Amino acid sequence: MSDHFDDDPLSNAAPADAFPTPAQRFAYLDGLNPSQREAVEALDGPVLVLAGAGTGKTRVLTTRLAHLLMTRRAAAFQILAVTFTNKAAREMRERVAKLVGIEPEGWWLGTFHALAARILRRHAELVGLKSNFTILDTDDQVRLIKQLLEAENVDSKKWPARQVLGAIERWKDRALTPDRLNDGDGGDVAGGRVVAIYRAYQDRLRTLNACDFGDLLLHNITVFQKHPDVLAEYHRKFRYLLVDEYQDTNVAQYLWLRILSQANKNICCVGDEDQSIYAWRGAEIGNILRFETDFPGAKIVKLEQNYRSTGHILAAASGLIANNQGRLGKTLWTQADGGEPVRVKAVWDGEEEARWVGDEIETLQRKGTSLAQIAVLVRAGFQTREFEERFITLGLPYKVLGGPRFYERQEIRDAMAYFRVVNSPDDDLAFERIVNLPKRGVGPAAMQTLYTAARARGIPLTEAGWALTETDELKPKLRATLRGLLQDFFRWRSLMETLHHTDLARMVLDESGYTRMWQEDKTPEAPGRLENLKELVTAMAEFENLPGFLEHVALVMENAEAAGVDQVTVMTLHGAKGLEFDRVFLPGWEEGVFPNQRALDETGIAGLEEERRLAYVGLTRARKRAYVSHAANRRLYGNWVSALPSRFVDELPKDDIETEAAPGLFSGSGGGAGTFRDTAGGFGGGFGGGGGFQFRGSTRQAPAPKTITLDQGAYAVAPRPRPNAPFAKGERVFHQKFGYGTVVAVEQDKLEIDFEMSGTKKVMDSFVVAADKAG
DNA sequence: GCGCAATGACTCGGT
DNA sequence: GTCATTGCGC
Repeated sequence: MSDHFDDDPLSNAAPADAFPTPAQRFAYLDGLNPSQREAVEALDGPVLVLAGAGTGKTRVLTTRLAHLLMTRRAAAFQILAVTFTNKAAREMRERVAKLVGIEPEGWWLGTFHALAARILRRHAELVGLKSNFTILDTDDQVRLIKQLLEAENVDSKKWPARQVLGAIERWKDRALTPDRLNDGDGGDVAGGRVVAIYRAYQDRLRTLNACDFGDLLLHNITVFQKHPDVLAEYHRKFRYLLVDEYQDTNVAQYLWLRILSQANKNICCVGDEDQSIYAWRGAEIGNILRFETDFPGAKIVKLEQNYRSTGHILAAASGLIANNQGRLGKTLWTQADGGEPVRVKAVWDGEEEARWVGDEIETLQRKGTSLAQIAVLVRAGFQTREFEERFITLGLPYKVLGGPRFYERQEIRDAMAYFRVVNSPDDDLAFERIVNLPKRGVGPAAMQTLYTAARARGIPLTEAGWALTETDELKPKLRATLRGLLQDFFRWRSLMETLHHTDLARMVLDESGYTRMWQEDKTPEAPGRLENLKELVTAMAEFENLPGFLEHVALVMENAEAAGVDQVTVMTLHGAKGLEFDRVFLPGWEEGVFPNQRALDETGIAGLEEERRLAYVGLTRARKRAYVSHAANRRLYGNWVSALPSRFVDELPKDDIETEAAPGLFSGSGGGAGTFRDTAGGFGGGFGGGGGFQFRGSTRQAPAPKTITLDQGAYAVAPRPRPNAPFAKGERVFHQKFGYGTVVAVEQDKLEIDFEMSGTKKVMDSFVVAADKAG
């Protein structure tokens, strides 16, 4: 890691003035439209680029960066370029490198958190941390809060740690440190003691030499505010700031940007208020709406020419979003044709909806559309299920994005905890996690003794552990175990200098007994976990050393994407932001589902507008066609519920949609809304104030009129009992439709099988038999 | 210290 | 309906 900025050769040197070259010289400017070009060339002073969906935002961002470099307005290390996700940062890095021809060295391009961490490591002592501080993951945070709740005697049933943590994080988003709060703030969360818990939490973090994600930003701000000399250093350094997705910034991020830009004022923010969908996570749409006030003299550039979608899609999306109040207002237009109108389909229930989507996709596939160009975008995670099941019966290759992530898996977190203790014996949270994993007989009682000893003297747990091996507070056997473990850690730590970190990692996992624990585990997941551990060690090889790897994992918790396979993408609308597909299916457009009832209940109009922006994001993902659907009946949490079409359906301009209803159903829009009810004679009255939902008596099955399809033969009607499963990875199996194949992955009752004749598919295990039992 | 039953929750989720 | 977490009993 060569980012000490003292290494930057020209940190304080003035860059050569932009040489007066005819603009034509910069070939990368050629393909830009006038407003894009304006956004690229407005280099000085505050600039807000309002980039509508599909208007070439990334291109503008990357070209602007390239332009700064090529005109010598700034060297790479004098530009601060901020994104929200690592993916966005990577993309920007690659595209600029392409434009400029080389990978610019020593530049500061990354996520808010990565950049803030980099800065904080240099000044940690100014906020009472050491420069090797740990960055906590969510798991650590929750465990810490749990401990504090217990200490405060808060009913953990009534106030789950997650919720308390949520409250604290929202405060941090708004840059509200405990000293800026009053004891009464936070209402009755945690029995009215949230602020006290927050304070205790911050104290614990400091003694643990740790910080959470919010702290990275807040500590930066504190450093800047209290140490003008440090701030001046960064003011000299960063001549130009560039910010992506500005509509998603929270107050802390805004303050951070404002402080850093206040000397040079060269800050360019790119965003789209119509795509602000993260208020629940602390984003302040007000930041972008207020830009001109916050940064006086700001230049505003609107990018309004859309290069992605057809006229109908754009018109439908624009008509919808026009119902929102808080907007700066952009008018997207396109040179493309109208294309096909948005399809709006009314169906009887969720099952039929999934069947319809599946059929449409198969039709598209037959006509030559690549499955990779098709997406199903749902409001909430649980909605993916019906589609998965349908696609599995159809044998349609698909992937669900947004599942549990690699670094969030239990075994990976455990292994990481071992590495963390090796790297820093003071990491109590990591130590706690693995002292008794595998079981070593160090139970709660022993831990209590450890805690007491540690707290009494204000020392880390490992140190307290050493002390306890000298006394007889613990039983001899326990004492020996503890000493053994601590000696192991000491030995591993001493090998950090000499042994390659991947070898060390392997050694730690083996010698600690952690690997053996899973080898001896008989549950079906165990082999997969061992596999993951191997993958983890392999992944470490790419990093210079152990600390480098730990930093990476703390800041880059992402999923690897399986590329190159032709499959349908199923994911949430939130996950789809920034992506595009030829064909986009938008199911579940029903009151209560979308807009989501809870969003409506909890945040009223603001919530509704955010839901509408989400719908806007969904529609604008489509290049060629969007398919909206809504069901009259839906099974939610085990109950059948009848639903009204989403108000968003009615907000789509009639000229840009094509409405169709399944046989037996009235058309979805216009007079349709009321007619969905009572088809099966249930009582249609509202229930429990729940928006669009009405519970239908005690029906346990879907109300009657539905078409039974026979295309799945006996399977659909009579699912077989679970056979001799579980199947193991590598096992050879037989499937009625797809023939012989090898199991490549097992996920509960779903198998991923590489079929000899028909490629890799996901299949329910009940459809498969072991190859030797087939025929 | 482990395993099962009862009990809730149940929108979105990066760093 | 399903998952996860908790608490109790062996």
